[in-house]
Amino acid sequence: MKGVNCIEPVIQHSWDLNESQAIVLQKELALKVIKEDQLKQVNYIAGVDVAYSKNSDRLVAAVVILDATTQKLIESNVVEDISNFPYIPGLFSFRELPPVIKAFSKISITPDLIVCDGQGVAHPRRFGLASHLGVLFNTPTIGCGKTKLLGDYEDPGIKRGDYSTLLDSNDEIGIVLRTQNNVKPIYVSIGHRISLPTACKWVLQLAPRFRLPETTRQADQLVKKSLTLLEKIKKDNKR
DNA sequence: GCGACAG
DNA sequence: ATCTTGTCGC
Repeated sequence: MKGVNCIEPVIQHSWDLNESQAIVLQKELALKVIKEDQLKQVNYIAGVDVAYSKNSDRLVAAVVILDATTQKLIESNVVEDISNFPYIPGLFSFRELPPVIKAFSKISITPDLIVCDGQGVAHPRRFGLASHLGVLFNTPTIGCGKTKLLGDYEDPGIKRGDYSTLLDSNDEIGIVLRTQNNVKPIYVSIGHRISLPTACKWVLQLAPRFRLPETTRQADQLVKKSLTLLEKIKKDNKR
């Protein structure tokens, strides 16, 4: 869908790939990742989430746009789709990004920052979902994982704001960040066009009361609601 | 060979 | 991710 302010990929590539082709593409696109701050003034922040139907291969993707200051929901879009790629650790973006890009196509506000549910450069080829989305949209992104994919770390302190570094051999690939006192930390990494300290600053700011940033929380609520509705409609159609 | 493995 | 079971808190 073409619109005045639609956010659309600046890079196009096929999604109909096998496992080894996808890995080749990741290595190629990983060269484009920028690990420095290139943010304009951050007025709008996007959050993204995907949920799956239990039986079939159906999925629902949601994009939310929050006001960066008030953290209130400004705009959202939900799309239903079919998953064409299996879940393979390290190739997560090939499963989830096609519906996410579809969901973005009907969003009128161009976000200044996107917070992703998944890793950025904390990835075997330094190209997790957040980096992939960032490079395709040429937009600053933050990778925000609930569990780690790769790396070693010491447990951070138990207070909100405590952190430790996530290391892959000698590479600092991310930060293990405690967003709430005594709550399991989250794994923050550079997606694209942002530095690690700035990424952490935003994640902490976006998670004032909960473990995860407001962006992911709100997107999560939306997809679950839509999925429930979808299953109900499917059930009603059977009668 | 064995364990680890974003969602 | 989703499912399942149990527990706590509003």
